[in-house]
Amino acid sequence: MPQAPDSTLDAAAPDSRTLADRVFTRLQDDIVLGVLKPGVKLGEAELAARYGVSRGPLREAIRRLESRKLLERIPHVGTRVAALKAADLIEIYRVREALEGMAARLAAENMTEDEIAGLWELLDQHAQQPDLQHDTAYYQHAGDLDFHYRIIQGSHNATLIDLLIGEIYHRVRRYRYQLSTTPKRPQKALGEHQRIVEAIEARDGEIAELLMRRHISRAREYWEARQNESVD
Amino acid sequence: MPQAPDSTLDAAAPDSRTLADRVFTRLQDDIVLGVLKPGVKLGEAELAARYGVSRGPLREAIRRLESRKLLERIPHVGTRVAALKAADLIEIYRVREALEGMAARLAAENMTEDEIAGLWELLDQHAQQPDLQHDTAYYQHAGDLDFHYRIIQGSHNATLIDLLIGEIYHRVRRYRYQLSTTPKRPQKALGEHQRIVEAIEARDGEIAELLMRRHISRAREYWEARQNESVD
DNA sequence: GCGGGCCCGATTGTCTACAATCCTGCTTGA
DNA sequence: TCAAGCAGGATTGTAGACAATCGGGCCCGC
Repeated sequence: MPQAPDSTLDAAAPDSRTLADRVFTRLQDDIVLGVLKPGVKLGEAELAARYGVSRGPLREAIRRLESRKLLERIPHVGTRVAALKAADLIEIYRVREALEGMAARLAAENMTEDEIAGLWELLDQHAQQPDLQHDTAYYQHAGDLDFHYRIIQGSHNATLIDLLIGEIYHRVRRYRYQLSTTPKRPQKALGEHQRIVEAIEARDGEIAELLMRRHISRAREYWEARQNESVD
Repeated sequence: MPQAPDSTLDAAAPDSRTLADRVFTRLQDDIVLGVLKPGVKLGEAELAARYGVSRGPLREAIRRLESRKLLERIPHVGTRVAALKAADLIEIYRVREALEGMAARLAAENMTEDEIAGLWELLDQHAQQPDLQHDTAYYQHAGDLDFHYRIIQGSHNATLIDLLIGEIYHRVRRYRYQLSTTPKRPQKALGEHQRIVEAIEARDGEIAELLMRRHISRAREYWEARQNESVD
């Protein structure tokens, strides 16, 4: 069963104990999924009513989303949803290249045999996806994310996991969901995934890192090529 | 003139417009510098009195410090200063290796000639430091940080800069200040710094990245070796 | 007609006070 | 001795009010 990544990709429980945490999650989802469109101004009173909370917890949530770069706030002026800039995505890919490369290296060193077996199962399921040729939803969205998600977890480095899952991935997800970005290379990507797992299985951290960096580099180059057709 | 890194290493202005921002900065400094010791429980009322603010802005500051992993909070129980674990430092070094390696690569590609000239000046000043042999304060603290700080800025990648300066470096600084960690290798480190700048000057991103990763790896290995003498 | 300065409205920032919720530790009883 | 329950304390959430600040529009003078 292709255990899909947590809908929020977040460590926080879905029904967190405090109101501020729940508002944080809901607001984040609304931003990532595009319910709240980039550049929209968010009044505090308006948001408080929207989520049925008072301004206290709401402001705590806003501060956290601001530090995740999903919201932009100007003191005494207001809060707005961060814009989606093509240049930012390129920058993020550089960071992913570095961090996920390291994650692949550490995964090769630290993953358990069970985790590696799970990776192979995951890739088998991807290979059997009927719509692999049509680059439709599953593979590019849940599937690709799920693969990278597992490699990151496999690093067994809590700091690294937290940075990637907690800080970086939500920004990437925004582009996936809102720009319907579907690089038309699912088969190629699947092959790259397979080679990465081979390196991990061989416990060859150096190669795993190299392959992962190349894998992400290619996605970045794809975007750099289209940067002219512009996003904003 | 060796423009020293901002005392807070933060983008936020020292006299930020809002109270919450100021409290955030002051509280962060108190944690990083060890005024508030690891593990200490922080009552909201107590802190509010300490900084002369009400609970509102204080809680916003706490949330942000929590997401930076400087505070640990358990809902309905309390907030305490995050512990300093040796294992965490090792994890952070892995992340630095990946991110600062990438920063060095991008610096080689993107730094201006003026920035590179500034780097050489900085290293010249370090070389002339009389107490270089005694590994005293300046070099290891401000100096080393300053060098890495400039390389990071030289990447000209805002996302990367923000992650390293905003999220990672404050955690590292805690260890420097509170454990009086003075690896006894300032001369060796200086030589490594010089070779990195040489690679950047030659616009050789690959070598710059490799050298920076090695440089940071060595620091990590130093810590791994002492992990037994334990920190906690 | 045009530019600059000023005032007003709206929003954000902050504080106080109080109610509600939850954790912790102790007491009590079997 | 152990477990269940209760009380105390602290934190969390809410409400209301006021102060501070910013932006936009209006008016005046040139």
